[in-house]
Formats: sequence, C-alpha cells, structure tokens
Amino acid sequence: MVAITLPDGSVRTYDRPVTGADLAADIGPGLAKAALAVKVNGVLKDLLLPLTADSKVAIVTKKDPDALELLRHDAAHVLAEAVQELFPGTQVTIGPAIENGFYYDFARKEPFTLDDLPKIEAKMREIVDRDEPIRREVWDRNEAITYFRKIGELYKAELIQDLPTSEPISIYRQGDKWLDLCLGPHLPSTGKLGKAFKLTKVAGAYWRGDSTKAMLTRIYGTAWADDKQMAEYLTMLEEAEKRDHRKIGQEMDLFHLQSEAQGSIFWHPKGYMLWRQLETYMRRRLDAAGYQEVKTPQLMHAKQWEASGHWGKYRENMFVVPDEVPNTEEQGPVLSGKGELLALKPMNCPAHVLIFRQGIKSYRDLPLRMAEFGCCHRNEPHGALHGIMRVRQFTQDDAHIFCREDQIVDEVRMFCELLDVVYKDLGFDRYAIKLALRPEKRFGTDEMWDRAENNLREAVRLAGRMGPEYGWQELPGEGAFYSPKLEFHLTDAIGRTWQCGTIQLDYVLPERLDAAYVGEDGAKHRPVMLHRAILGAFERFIGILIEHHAGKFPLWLAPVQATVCTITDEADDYADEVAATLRANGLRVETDLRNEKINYKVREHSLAKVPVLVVVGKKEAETRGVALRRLGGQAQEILALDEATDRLAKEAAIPGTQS
RNA sequence: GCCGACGUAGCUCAGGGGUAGAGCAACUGAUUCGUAAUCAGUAGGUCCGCGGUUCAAUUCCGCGCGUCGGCACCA
Repeated sequence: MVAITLPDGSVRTYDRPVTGADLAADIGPGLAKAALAVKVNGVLKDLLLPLTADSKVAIVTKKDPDALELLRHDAAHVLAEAVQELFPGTQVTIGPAIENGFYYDFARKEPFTLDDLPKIEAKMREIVDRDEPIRREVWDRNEAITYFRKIGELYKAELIQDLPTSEPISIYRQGDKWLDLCLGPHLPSTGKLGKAFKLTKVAGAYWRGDSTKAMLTRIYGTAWADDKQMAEYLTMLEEAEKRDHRKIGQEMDLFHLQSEAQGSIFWHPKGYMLWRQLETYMRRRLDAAGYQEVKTPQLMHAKQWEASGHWGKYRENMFVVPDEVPNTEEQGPVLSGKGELLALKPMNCPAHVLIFRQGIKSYRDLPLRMAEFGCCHRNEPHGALHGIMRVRQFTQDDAHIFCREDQIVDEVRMFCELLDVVYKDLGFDRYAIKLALRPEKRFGTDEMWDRAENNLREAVRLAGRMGPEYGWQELPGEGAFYSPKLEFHLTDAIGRTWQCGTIQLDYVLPERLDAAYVGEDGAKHRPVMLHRAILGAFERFIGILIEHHAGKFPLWLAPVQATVCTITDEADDYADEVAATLRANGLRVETDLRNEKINYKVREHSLAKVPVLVVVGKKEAETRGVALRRLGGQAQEILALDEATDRLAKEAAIPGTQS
C-alpha cells in the first residue's frame, strides 16, 4: 500500500507504486494534461518516477513557480538536440537553467555565430512539435563512460568519471535517437516545453569555468511559461537598454571615456556636478555620524605594500611606478631601471592604519571612524572593464572604524542605520542584506569565526533588519579570507540588484601593521578594524543612479535643475532676472533665450531631462510671475517669482540638511 | 587575459575595390511664436591604427588598439 498525501491534505492510497502521471490522471483529465512534474516531499521529480513509499506529493504544472526551472532546463536539452541535429560532430557539455533562461556549452571547431541562432531556434521548435518523449534511464558507470567516449563525447565522459561513485548515472533519452547525461528532473516530453523561448546570444565560456581549460561556445536563451511572460521580460530588457548609463551619459553630456585613458573617466561639467552633489551629501551624513575625514597618499613605497601583504597577494592588480627621473636623451632608455618602486594605492586601508598609528591611542579614542573619499587604482583585466561601472581609477566612499571587540556590534548596527538612511535618500527603497560566511581557505580559528559571524548577525538583528523584507540571507563560503562580511544589495527601478554597501571585520591588518591602543588596564591592545563602504565607488554608484532614475534625477542631484525659457525676446531681460534670482537662492539654472518656438524649447529641455522648465513670456514679465513645468508632466503652474524661488529652493535642498 | 561581434561626420546609422551618403546636432539667414521638432541655406570625414595583396584599399587579408556581449577576474 502506498499512501499519497496531496497539498489539500487529502490522502489517496494505492495497492501498488504509482507515478505522478497516474496520480494526475486519477485526479482529473485536465490535470493529467497539464502535469509537468511532481514535487515529492518538497523535491522535484520526474512525472514518470514510480512512488514506492508513502509521501506528500504535489503535481507541478506551468502555473507553478517551480515549473520555470524545469522548462528552462528542458529548453537547454532541446537546444542541445537541435544543435547536434544541425551540426553533427559538435560535442555537448553542460546546459543548466539560469535566471530568466538557460544556456548550453558546446565544443565545436567553428564557434557558432549570431547568424546560426534563427536556424537553431527553428529546429528547436520542430523538436517541440515532434513532442518527443523524455525518459530517464540509469546506466552502469563504466558502460556510460565507454559509450560517450565511443561517440566522441569526451566532455561527457569526463563528467561521468568525476561524478562521485555513490551517484547513479542517470541518462535522459529524448525521442529515440538523442540522449544526454543529466541529473534531472525533466518534463515528460518536449511538447510540454511550449514555444515561449528565444535564443539570445552566443559567447565564449571556459570548460568548467576554469580559465586554464578549453574555451567552449555558449548559446544563451530565455524561456518562460507563456508568451506574455516572455514579452514582459523582453520589454524589461529594452527598458534596461534605454537606461544604459553609457547611453544616457553621452546624451546628457555627463562624461566620456577614450582609449588614451582606458578605464578612467573624463567627467564633464554636468557629470561632475552630479558627483559633487553626491559627495557633499555623503560628507554631511558622515560628519553627522561621527566620522573624521582624511586624505592619504596616492603613491606609497613598495615596502609599505609588502608590509600590508598587498605586494604578495595583490600585485598583479597594482600600478607600479619607479621613483626615478626619466632619461631626457633622445636615443637613451627612458628609465635606467634602478629606481625604487612605488605603487598607486589599490585601497586605502594601510594608509588609514598609518594615520591611526601616529601618536599613542587610548581606549578613550575608540571607536575611531576614519573616512576617506579615496581615489584608488586597480589594474583590472581588460575584459572586465564596463562603462563607468567597472573602471581602473575609482573613488571609494571608504572608511575604517577602529574599535574594541565589545564595540563591534554597536558600530555595525549604527552602520546599518546610516546606510538605510543614505539608500532611501538616494531613491532606493528596497535592498537586501546578506552575511557572507567563512570560506574554506581562511585565517584564524573556528572560535574567532564563530564570534565574528555572530557579531554581525547580532548587529543586523539589533538594527531590526533581519526580516524577509530585507532579504536576509546567509551565504556560506562567500566571506573574505580574513573575515565574514555583510553585503548590501540594492534593487533598482526595474528590479535588478546591485551590491554596493559592505562592512567587514578585520583582525589581520591591525596585527600586520602593528596598530595598537592603550587599554584601561594600561596595557597595549589590538583594535579591530571594520572596513566599510555605503556606495562602494562613486563611479559605479553614479552609473547605478543614472540607470535607476533613467537620467531623471531628483531635483537636488540634477546637474541643471531648471532652465528659463523665453517665448519671445520681449521677455529676455526678465528671463535673465529670473535666472539670477534662482541662482542667488542656490539653484543651478540655465537660460534659453534663443529665437525658437516654445514647443521646440520644451521638447529639447525635456529630452535633456531638466527637472523644471521655467517659462516666461510677455505676460510673466508684466506680472513678475513664472510658469513652471515639471519633467514628465504637461501641467503648468503659474506662480509669483518669489514664491517659485522659495519653493524650488526648498525642494532642491540636499536631504538631511534642513534639520 | 580568453571566445565572438563591431569600429564610417558631434550623435544615430546606410554604403561599398575607382579616395563617401542620410537624418539629427552645429553654423548662417528669415521667422517673435504660449508648453515635446518653423523654414531655407552652409559647413563638416586620415571611413580606428599599422602592414600586405592590387594599377588602385575606407572596402579584401593579417596584426595591433578600442568598444560591446559573455567567460575568467573582482584579496
């Protein structure tokens, strides 16, 4: 007897093992048709797996969130079958479901190109139409290896060889000819996949994610339960493209990049205004939170980087500069090569410890919060560079808190609170907090890690941010080698997430660089160092701000806050006066006195994403009024100049500055 | 760094073995107009760089650089 408990609590008993398909058919013909898989005691299984023991079973259909992963995984298999049908001799490797879709990695002498995708996609649809049954088989391990070697699937043979011997070798047969090694589960047939999928791109990818191994060709696709979902996803992609910070940065004349300074940004006046506003804002928040701002050297002697440990571990990412006057002889070598080596700082921590070490620190000095908008250089691999998001010169909103062990929880809690205020001021309502736990390779004792991890947990709990609304999550193995860390991932206007903030404990650097304070007991003690950032780097964060707001910045951040537009040249003098008045009240204002129609001006400045248009014509000049038009709206608001000035000045105030 | 695609006017892009074209922007002139494009004219290019093939290369080939999409990297 097998007793199956369904999600509604009802129990069905059978005198022999049944499959999910039998069960679905038993419940109703509609369900039998819609069934894709079963969830047995919470685990997804094939629909045709015989259930031999009493269990809780739910039938999974397309409506189920779990179905998406199945569909995507099947799409990957259908892709693989299509490719092998069209391009015999191509080896299959691995093809998982991923966020929003799937991919499959192939080994082929000629890599695939974008032009191959339509043909492959058409073949995939054909395979779906064929509705090939998908069946699981368990093979003998050695036979499987021999089989895959024989048919030339060397990657598959390698995979099987590396599977733990306790694992059964499960093979999924798709139709009568094609099969693939796979853990499963899968749909009962290719027809169940449906047609809401699309191949999106080709890319290179290393075998097993290892850059010393072969480069394979990866084909990416997206797959959904229905066309509507897919259409929504594609719309989101289009929206993301429209918001691309590189595009908006050019349209709004914020910055540019050029090959002569690869990976470093030329900030134009408007882009740098954005930066200055953000920096001013951050500085005020940090001042109020008890931080002390410092500025430290860009270049330090290699010896110092040796002492901090960076020279050994991080040198390949550092820009090294010889401390030497270049030769001025035409033909001679530029440098003799005898100079001492300096390096541009890739991070600020060692310099902060050096400041801490000046003079004798007492326990009364702690916690000491040292902040720097620190300009760092890292020689990132060329392929990693991306717009202003991943660059080689960047400025961190960095700070280090030197404190006693018993102050950690309080300091981390206060950091969480500060970060919350900053993100909300900058227009981000949602963010997730994650705790990255000890990695396999690490310094220190387990006891030390227990304590460190617990401190961070406790601080988040005290800050009241451990609930699901803050996406609390613990990530095993993701911590730095010297400490666990909290990560703060914010969600932007179109649902993408970005890790920005971080705080991590460090017991190692104070030790290496001999930072110490005198305790109440008169003895020398090691402070703990908390590395923390809220924005991460200004460059990247401004990129995120651009994409989040799609260039339509809140008034206080907008590079140009208002443009005064005239309707006829009779209003020119008055327009200048209006602009002067607004400027005198701290607003960033431009005028447009060109001999153009007001429609033209409104269009142009709207496209330029100026938040407020101040329109003045003969009427306004006579009554000393202004007509305000907000970006994104069509309404006009007629106000007296004085009132408009007051109102705009208040609205444009940097957050947190009124009280 | 690796795989692939791309690189033409300020921008978006078309073209193609016989030294280049559109729209927008710019400039000049006319127009003085009430909330998302007034009209006309003018000017603008080392077709990413270097080499090769060719009578002739921006076009074909090779190499380099950069950008883009991924991978790897992000102590």
